[in-house]
Amino acid sequence: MTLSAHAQQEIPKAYNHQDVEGKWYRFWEESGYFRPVAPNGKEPFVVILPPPNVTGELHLGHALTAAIEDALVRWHRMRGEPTLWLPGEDHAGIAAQVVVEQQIAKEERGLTRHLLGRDLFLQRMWQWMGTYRSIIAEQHKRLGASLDWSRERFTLDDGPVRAVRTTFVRLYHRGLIYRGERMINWCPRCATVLSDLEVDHQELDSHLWYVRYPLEGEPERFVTVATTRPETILGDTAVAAHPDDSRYRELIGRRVVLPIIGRPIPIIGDEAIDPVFGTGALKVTPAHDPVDFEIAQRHKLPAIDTMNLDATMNAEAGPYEGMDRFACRDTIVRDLELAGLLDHIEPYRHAVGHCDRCDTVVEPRVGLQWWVRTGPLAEPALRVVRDGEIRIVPDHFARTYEHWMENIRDWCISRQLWWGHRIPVWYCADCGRETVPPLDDPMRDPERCAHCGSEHLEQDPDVLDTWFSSGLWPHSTLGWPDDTEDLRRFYPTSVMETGYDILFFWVARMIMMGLANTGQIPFHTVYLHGLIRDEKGDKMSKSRGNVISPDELIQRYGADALRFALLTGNTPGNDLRVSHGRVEAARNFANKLWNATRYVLGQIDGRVDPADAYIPTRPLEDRWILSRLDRATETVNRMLADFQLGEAQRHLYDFIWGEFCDWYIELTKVPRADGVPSPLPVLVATLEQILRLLHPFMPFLTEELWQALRERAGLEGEALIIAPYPEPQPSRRDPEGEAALDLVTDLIRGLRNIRGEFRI
RNA sequence: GGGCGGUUAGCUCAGCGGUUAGAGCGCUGCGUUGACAUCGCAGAGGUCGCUGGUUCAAUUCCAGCACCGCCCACCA
Repeated sequence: MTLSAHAQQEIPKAYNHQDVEGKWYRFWEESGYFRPVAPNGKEPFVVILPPPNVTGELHLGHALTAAIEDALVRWHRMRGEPTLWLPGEDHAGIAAQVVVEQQIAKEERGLTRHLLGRDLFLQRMWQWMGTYRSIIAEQHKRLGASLDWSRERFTLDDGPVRAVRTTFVRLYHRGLIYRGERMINWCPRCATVLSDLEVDHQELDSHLWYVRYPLEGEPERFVTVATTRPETILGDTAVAAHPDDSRYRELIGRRVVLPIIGRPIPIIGDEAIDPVFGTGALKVTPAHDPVDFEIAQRHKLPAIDTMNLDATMNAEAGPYEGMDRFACRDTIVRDLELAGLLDHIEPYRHAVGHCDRCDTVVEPRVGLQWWVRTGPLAEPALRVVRDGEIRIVPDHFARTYEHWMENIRDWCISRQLWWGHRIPVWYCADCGRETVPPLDDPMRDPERCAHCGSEHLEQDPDVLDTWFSSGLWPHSTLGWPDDTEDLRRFYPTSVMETGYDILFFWVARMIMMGLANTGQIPFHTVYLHGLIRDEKGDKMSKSRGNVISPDELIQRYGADALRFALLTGNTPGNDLRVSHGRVEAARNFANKLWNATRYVLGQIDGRVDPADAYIPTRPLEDRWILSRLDRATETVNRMLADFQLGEAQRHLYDFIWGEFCDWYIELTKVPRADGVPSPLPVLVATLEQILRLLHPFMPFLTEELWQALRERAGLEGEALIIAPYPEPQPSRRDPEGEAALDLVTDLIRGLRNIRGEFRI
């Protein structure tokens, strides 16, 4: 008989649970709701689910997160610890806004958010968000995630909004948030600034153009510069060389004439110039290059912005006004050549920044934006990891973390978007200065300018980087800035489990912000899992068309099979290839256990007391399986304590299939002599314990089988989800028995071998 | 330019200072009497990337090298 559709696919019925205070709780179906068990003296085990973006449905990465976290949570819950696994969703600023912008453009050709207006557009965003929020919750329930849905949070809920406002106001008044004009990463397509982390550097084959700048007053003499961006010539305000460079020393202080537009610009000396690169002379474009911007600051050079926000050339570009930056590049190169000012061209490969959201080439430009001063926040965040107060699994990521934290740069947090936390800053129409709400009441919108008293205030139109609110997640979800019972009881949390790809984006920020706001670490352990790939090792993506959805796999093989497959052979920090074959193997294992249970159920004829398994007169095979069971119990607990979920699973798999099914069940079929006790209590005791051991990994199947076994054999307990997790008991260990039976199995295998060879 | 990871059976991956190095899939042969063909039994298949070093003992620890991959990075 094969596994029923029921066990494979359906969500089991709800179960009731009475806690030690006598309160009843329901969980699974209907609400998917499970509250922490009442206090029993044990430390709470707390996991905050990384909130999925409300941009779409869950993918296999989310399923992996759920499988790992649910296994940990169930294990701790069964050990009698009060557990909290808190769900939530992220508004996902730019990612979500882009999706909805595309949506409205599709519905009505050419409709943009600007045509719709801020309020109407945000209404659409909330609509979208509501839809996906419930889809995401539904998918988690289908995966068997035992989350506490009564505590579900969304990053734009009132609580998190208050946490964000409070954090911004406090950091502002501490001088750790400031507005400044600096070099920024601008995405011309998304029309917003990006943080350094959101820029993806890609190596591209390009050219190095060598351009001659005639000396002022000596049109026959040139300074030749090498550039990868000829279109920025229009914004040059100097040419620089190393002050010790003998080729240029005598020219410093003189001027060259900018080709095409004929503007004279100075030749300056600056230590930052590498004499061996190119010609040793650098064109300085302060408005469109980070290095040039710094040089310009040192030499008080003007910055000329030659581009519009959509990366077309502006009026400063003279004849090129209105041209796209890349079209302008081609045109300028041709014009330089015609003017005889193009010395030569070399092929050149270099890294160019791209928007990690839309892959557009990022334009470095000067902009007035809001920043977090990260230095003072990074120092304690570095210390807690170095001191081991926060453990990172696998530990080699601690070094990656430290390296990043040591070289951290200020974090640009303003975004020119509408979907997100609005920046709580008001500008005065009269004096032009900024007003931020007071420390003692961060939620109050200021009515008058803090500097001149004017009532003509306008709030900053921008919103905050999504990761700003994500960085507060472990404490904002528990009620901070209020001093709540949840915060006291569940913070710091136990484990933050997420993908290594967001170590800097998210984990690092949570540690900095958690320490800054609460003075405490946000979690004790960081568990980083790898990325999901397809069977060829490629990243799954819609454009590649190689995406396998969790729903599809659940439908076909069952949620337990998917969960088991995701943890099999997976170790922290390593990527995982997922294929149908992998899930099929897990499904076969589920089926094996289903059938073994069916056999045991068939042997039961009335009440069975599992305690009878441990009477002293047991024959060898009984003592063997009980000893092996205890060994497996010890191993699985040890592996789980060390976050080796895949290994724990593998030991269970080997024990269940290779020892319980292949050997023990078969041995019990051999008729026993008179006076030898029946194997039935051993079968029941072993199976019952197997189900408990496996429950964190395969919750649906084990619960269903356990309920059937309980009913048939008249066992104690109400539901497996709250049954005690097995602990090893040295008294059950029987090394001599194990060794003796190993001899027997070797003998049998030898006989079968001989029989096979002689075809008996 | 820095940093990190990988290299183990045909494929995908576990593992490990100490008996004959494992799993899944694939492969070969046999098998339909009531747990299970989504299965059973038997089996083939690996000089654990290369070169040194530490050790009684190295696939495992250390160093160097070679490929492969990833992350970080303001040489135009």
